[in-house]
Amino acid sequence: MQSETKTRILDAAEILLAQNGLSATSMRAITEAANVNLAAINYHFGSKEALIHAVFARRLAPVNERRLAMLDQVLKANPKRPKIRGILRAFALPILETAFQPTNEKCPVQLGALMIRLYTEPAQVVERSFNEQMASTARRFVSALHAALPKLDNEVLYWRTHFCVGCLVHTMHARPILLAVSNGTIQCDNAEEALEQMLPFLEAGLTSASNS
Amino acid sequence: MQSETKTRILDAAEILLAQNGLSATSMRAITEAANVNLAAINYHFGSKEALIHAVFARRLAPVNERRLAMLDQVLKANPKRPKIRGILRAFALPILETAFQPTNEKCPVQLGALMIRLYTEPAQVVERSFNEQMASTARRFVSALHAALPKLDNEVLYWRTHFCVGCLVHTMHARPILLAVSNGTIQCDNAEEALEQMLPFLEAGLTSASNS
DNA sequence: TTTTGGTTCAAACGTATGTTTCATACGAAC
DNA sequence: GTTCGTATGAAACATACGTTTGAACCAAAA
Repeated sequence: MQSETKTRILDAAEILLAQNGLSATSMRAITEAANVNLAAINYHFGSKEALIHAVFARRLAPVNERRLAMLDQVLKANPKRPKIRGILRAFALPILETAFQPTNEKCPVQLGALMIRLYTEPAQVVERSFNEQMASTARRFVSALHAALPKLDNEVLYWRTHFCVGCLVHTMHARPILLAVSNGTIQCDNAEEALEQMLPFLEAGLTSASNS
Repeated sequence: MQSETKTRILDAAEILLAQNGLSATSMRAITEAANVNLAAINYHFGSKEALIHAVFARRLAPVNERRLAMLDQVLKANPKRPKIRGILRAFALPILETAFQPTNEKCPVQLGALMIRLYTEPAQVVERSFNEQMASTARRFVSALHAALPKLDNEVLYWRTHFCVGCLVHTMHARPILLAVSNGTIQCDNAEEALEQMLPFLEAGLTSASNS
């Protein structure tokens, strides 16, 4: 059975890591927020690094499971020429939903911020987390896109996949940015709304002529 | 006259901040790399925070100047209906060029990594740097896009601008990612090449029908 | 009741951080 | 040659960090 202390630490760490970044979040701050003794992190996880790894793993694992399940559906529907929109949706929806879902009732932190850390913090911890969690998933999605866009040059496909990921990552913290830029007129509070804006944009980009 | 010590500190800090992030870079590491006394940072800049601010300002200021100059050219050519491609190019090229240009000969660090820090590190330092440097520039580009895409809904325009920024930010550290994902087959070492891939993608996304 | 194994706790470990101090060195102005 | 403001230097400042320690706790097993 998962000890309650352990999940309390994970919950608190997740919020603080998302808010302040990896190296700027101290173990003392985490244990204080979790109402747990300082030594509990080293006792339950071994080190701060291992805790960070656990925080990411706990969130990314179910996301990638859902992604692959949705991708399977899309591939089953059209094995020869899967629908681009479906592939994009399978990749984006599961993680966008976690990004737009508040971590808990009293703290409106978006999990998107946590994923951004994973994507940009230079620590080796993060690289390891990312590789373990994402590598195989990414590979399957790229090959699905390849099947959906057979006439696209390989290099062009890589670039455009890269652009799609950029849009997605950036959209994971879209809410605060759009709210600020639009002077409060745009309030997006669910993943479907963001998807509705993003998918036509990405599909048009993916299918555009490359020499224009 | 700008003291030589000051620029040596800025050069060293820029590299280390890009490599390790803000809070993970110590003043001792910076002063050591710059061959300067530890107290020099507080003497010349006042604090570590002020130094970080100066590092970003030194790089972003000329970029935004170039951006606005290029945008003026585009608007002058077609005042009523400026070309989308030109607007995107004016926004992306100046910063992509700094991102793909090695900081100096003996350290191949990409400045893109530094900008990523600015975009994602949660410190107030970064927010202040960003707001001071970017706010007015961003506003001018959004209104230019509005003129170029008059029939686009305001909310949709904000979303799509957001996606474009996401692509751009993500492309600023495209080189290492693409190299890894493509197993070394894609080596992009100049901004023009990245632009050639990105601009058709973004323009297609911007002009796509929003309800499809 | 005693013993055990897992858990929590306060305290200290050694190290690293940003900042400050004060003495020294340098060069131009008088 | 002396003076003065700027710049550098070595050392110490107080604080914060991640980790370790060893005693205390406590339910379940013996």
